[in-house]
Amino acid sequence: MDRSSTDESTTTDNSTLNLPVTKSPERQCRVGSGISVIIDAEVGGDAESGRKRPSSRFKGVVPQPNGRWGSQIYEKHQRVWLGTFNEEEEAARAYDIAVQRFRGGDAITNFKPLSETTKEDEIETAFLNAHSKAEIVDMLRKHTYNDELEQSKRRNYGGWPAAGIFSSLGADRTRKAQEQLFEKAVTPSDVGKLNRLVIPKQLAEKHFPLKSGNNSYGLLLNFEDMGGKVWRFRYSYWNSSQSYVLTKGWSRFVKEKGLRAGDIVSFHSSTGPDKQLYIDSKAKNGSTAEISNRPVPIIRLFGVNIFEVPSNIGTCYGDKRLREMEFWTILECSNKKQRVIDAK
DNA sequence: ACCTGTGTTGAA
DNA sequence: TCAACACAGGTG
Repeated sequence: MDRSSTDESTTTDNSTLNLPVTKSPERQCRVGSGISVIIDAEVGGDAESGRKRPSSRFKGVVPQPNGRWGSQIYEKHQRVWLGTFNEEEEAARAYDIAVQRFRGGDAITNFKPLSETTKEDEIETAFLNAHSKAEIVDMLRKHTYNDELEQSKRRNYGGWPAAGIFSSLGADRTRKAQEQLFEKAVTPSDVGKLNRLVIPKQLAEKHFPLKSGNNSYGLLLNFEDMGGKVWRFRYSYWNSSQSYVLTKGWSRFVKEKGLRAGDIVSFHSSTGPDKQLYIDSKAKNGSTAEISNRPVPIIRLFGVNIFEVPSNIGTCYGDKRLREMEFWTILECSNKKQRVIDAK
């Protein structure tokens, strides 16, 4: 019960300390320059001379007996464990992330202090603040922080004009600038049982050129939708009807998006060198959201449960009062099941 | 048998 | 607050 003080109310109190700018981010930031050579000692690092306490040069990092590195941060007289890592720097980064979530942007870090000047850092700061401390800690312990961050970037800044929360800031393009290639209002047959979308010839040849003339019987194209989901369609030219079509995979898209005749599908491409393709859909005279909110029997995931945490709650606590449950407690519970992921 | 993360303590 | 040290329990 004593853990109840770990809630989020402490976001601004850091300012009371108001550390004058004495912070010296340089203190331990040398890693890149000279020192990094000797870190070869890895798992089983006791090969040197029996058991040595390396005593990390990074804040918040503690050596583990097996040569790995633990990361921890303190709050309210209590240690918050941030996980164990193979590399000392990984552990240090974990601490950095945690300390910036716990104590704000001007906390002392091992590496970069996440400046507000960089767009990337701005985004990461927003990401940090959008998650509870416990969630961040959970990500660190599971080594999923970077993935989650990237995922979030894709969702919010993927370049979809209407998707980014921050689009009003004109701050998009962070990730990948993209341009619209073309749109098409789907015909009844495009959304029927034919499992194909006809792409007007001129648009097809302009934007999706088929290599080596025509003979290629299909080219698999990947398109990412607004949710970050990747759709793979077979793209080919039908001599019989002299038309370019998306076939295999198309009906699934129609079904999941609830596309109806008259709706608009639009194709986009990143302007970068990678030429990532994107697809979006919107209702005839409505928004994207309207489509996905239609009473279409939603996505079947074959029983796979995407949300791990709730499932773990159930596992650990049965049906006991979940509402009062503190996330820290949940953390303790779930970690024990997730350690498996760490193996590397 | 091995490893992680906690208990604990003294120093900063 | 912090890290060193020791080790109880969990994990494979």
